[in-house]
Amino acid sequence: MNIHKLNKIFDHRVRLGIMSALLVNDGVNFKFLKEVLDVTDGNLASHLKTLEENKFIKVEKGFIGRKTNTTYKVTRAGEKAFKLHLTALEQMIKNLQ
Amino acid sequence: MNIHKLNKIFDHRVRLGIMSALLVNDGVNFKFLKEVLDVTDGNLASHLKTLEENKFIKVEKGFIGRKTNTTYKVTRAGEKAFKLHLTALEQMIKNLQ
DNA sequence: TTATTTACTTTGTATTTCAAAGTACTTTTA
DNA sequence: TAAAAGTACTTTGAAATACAAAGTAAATAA
Repeated sequence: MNIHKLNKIFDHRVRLGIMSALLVNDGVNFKFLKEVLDVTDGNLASHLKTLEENKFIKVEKGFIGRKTNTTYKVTRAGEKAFKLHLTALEQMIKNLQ
Repeated sequence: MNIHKLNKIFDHRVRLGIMSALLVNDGVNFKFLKEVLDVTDGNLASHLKTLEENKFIKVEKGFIGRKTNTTYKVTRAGEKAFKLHLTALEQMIKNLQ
């Protein structure tokens, strides 16, 4: 069974959502993620941290005018790992039909 | 985003694996699950318990000859919930391609 | 009869998840 | 311009979950 191809980090639906959002949007901010995923600040922050610690996303801190601006982007490794995960999921689903 | 259609219970890959195995096999035992999922006894037991508490699987205890035999089966509710989950996953994946 | 194996269950710790409160600004209002 | 409110996170600690090791009870083998 290809459960072993699934990545533990992407088990959680919030992290799945973050990765999806980053793959299609290429540079996303905290507020956007918070709204789209409908999670609390602390919860979102901790999932982002997990993804960052695993080098699946990178955090870019800068300014827009004089306001701090943080954007989250997917890394190469993150994209690769996530796509492998999705492929494994797809296979699992396919085998059920 | 359809993360909200994902079921928290099916987040974990071991439970995803259990449900998949039950959907295609219709009546499965502890040993089989343990081997196919490659988990420890205690770990498997606790995931089975979670699924049972949520009424997604049912446990049938009986005998084969004089040996106890336990089989795990998916319930109607479990099948329904799992299929909804898979549909949501499929949608997510589709939207990324 | 004793030892071993099988099929789980129990137990306790480690890890993860989560929301509330905190911080360090910036912006608005009086 | 001083105080109040808002924004964008971070920190903290408790609650929930995951996990492996040890335990148990029955069957089978030696």
